[in-house]
Amino acid sequence: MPSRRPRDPLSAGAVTMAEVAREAGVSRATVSRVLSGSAEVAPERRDRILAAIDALGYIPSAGAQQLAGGRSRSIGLLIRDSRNPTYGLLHSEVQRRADEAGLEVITAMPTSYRGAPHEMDALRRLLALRVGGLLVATGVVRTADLTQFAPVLPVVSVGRPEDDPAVYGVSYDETGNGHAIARALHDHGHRRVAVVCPPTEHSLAESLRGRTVTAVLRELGCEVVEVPTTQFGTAADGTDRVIDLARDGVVTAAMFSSDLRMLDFVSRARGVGVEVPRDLAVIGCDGVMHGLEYMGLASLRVPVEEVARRSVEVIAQMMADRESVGIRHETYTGQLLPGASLGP
Amino acid sequence: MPSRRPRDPLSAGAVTMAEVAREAGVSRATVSRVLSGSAEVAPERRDRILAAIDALGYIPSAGAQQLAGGRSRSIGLLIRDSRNPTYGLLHSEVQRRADEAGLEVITAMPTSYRGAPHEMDALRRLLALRVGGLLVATGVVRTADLTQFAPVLPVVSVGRPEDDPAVYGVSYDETGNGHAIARALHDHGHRRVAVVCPPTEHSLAESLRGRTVTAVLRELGCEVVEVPTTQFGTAADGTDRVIDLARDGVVTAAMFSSDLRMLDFVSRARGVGVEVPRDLAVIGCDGVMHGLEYMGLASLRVPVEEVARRSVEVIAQMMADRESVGIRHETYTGQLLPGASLGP
DNA sequence: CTGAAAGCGCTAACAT
DNA sequence: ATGTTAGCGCTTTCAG
Repeated sequence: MPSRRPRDPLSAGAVTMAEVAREAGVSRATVSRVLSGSAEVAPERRDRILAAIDALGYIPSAGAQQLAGGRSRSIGLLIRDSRNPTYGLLHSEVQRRADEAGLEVITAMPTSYRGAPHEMDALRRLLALRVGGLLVATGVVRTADLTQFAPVLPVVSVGRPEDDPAVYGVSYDETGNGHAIARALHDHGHRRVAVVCPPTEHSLAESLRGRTVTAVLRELGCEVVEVPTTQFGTAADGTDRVIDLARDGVVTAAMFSSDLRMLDFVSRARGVGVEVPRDLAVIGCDGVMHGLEYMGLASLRVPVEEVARRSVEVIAQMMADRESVGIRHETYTGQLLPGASLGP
Repeated sequence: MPSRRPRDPLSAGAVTMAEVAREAGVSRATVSRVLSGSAEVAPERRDRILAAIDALGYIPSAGAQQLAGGRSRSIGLLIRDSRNPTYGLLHSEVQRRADEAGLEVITAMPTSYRGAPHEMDALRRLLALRVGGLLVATGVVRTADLTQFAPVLPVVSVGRPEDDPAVYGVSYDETGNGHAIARALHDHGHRRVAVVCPPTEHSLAESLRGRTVTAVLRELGCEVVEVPTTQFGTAADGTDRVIDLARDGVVTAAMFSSDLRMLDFVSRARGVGVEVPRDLAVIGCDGVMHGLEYMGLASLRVPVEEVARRSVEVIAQMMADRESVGIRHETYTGQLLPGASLGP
């Protein structure tokens, strides 16, 4: 017979239900009942138990609860790096809505851009915690990698283009948004435009935006120069290219697939004497960053709050009754934020 | 004898180690050994087990592991609402450093400002998960409420003023930062300054910053008008007050305890014809928000990256060997970001 | 209304 | 090197 394993030094001090039960002079089952409210307990014992819990500072082990009980009230949120204010806001809003719905959120955040495998690791951690639902709000991991989990637990793709019939999607209307941006450029008289956006692998959403704007502008009879971009601050980010295009008069405006890119551009352009909108008109996308209006930078505000609200609503309903929810792909349209940067 | 409880519908489909063992034709212990690498396993069986894991899509239950094994490789991060870019960056940096150190991060985020009790709830969730260490990066929960956990697990107070002898602190040098801000104002010739900051209950750090700046300015012989602030966008946020002070020529400059407040002010001031720095010089604090330089707004960049790096380093060391780390309160000084908003 | 006891999925001795 | 087994802390029947 194995000897009693000594308490692990790290988890030592964690009060158990048994200790609470002893302190209150009842059985563990009764303590459990009080905590879960799953059955009536004599008021007098109830109070004694509650007092013991308080005195001992007892906090039930989520692991043991999950193991014994099964179902989980928590949703896993896989979200990108909150260095980007749009993700910061989304995170915050999801959290708020989940709180309101009485759901716990467990967040996993893959670091910056380290690729899809890294995101899958983060996802696995969430699944290891046996969350009851999954909100995926990163731009990189492919939906194909998610479908395998869809039969096991509710999955909602948040704020990213989604078309897989097995995964519910709540996202931005990139098409509508692209139209709005293209029209704004056209309305301001621009006929030759640079469109700066990253490749698909880097960000599904941004890439789709860029392609939509390009397509619509061309439909409207504009010339479009597509400028691929990768990392910020490197020679490959397209900034120099756009500056050249502006100087040479090849384009009169540039569209950036995110406000961060736009801001990065205007700062560096100013550094070399290229002023917005004097030498080049610009418009970005996201509309979340603070100070856009103050800077006079035009953008398109994506409906983060609405997407967050609806995502939590959907996952909550799925968790309550899986069958009651048919898979859909909802999109929400943003609103143009005009600005002096579009030109006269 | 209780009947076998049917599999819970929600956790159904979660493959167990027993199934993997059966599939591979070995015992559960062997599977466990392969996963943890705690002992040598014959290569041939190893491969069979790995194949089974892959085929079945097995993901170990973190709850069961924690329950059986005891110690945890995960740290709990209690962090404020990432709507504020400074917290967003901090979150992101902590995550990155933890990744590097091979630690998992479990994040709990109390919604916006809902007070200390709400933060304690979030904290309790982290403790329920039996995290091996705690990083507290919120501005509201009092340290007194943390000390009770300090004996049980390593706790580090991050980016918030700390003076409790039982809790390790890694934070910003609010005193040094306050001095730098005050000197910058003084150097630019300002002798009458408004200092806008919230009360202690709202944010320990901001309030301390404001008080330091006030004190130093007075030492330097300046007149200071303290303007208390509460929520953004309400009449009580101090904006109107500062506008009046500027119009009446009572002050020539204003210091804001955070860049968000500063930006909010300059936007609204411009709306009523008060321009920065023409009518009033301003300086903020945090220096993280994008576009500050472009807007010409002066600030003080707090060393978020350094604080994040060091916090993770400390908690990692504490988790490895509790005794090896003596409680200290470290502070890191920021760097002044000059800007046209300080005036000529 | 309450207690006893059987597991949940896993790890870590212990015995081969 | 591998199997056997005793719990980890909790929930949930099943009997009182």
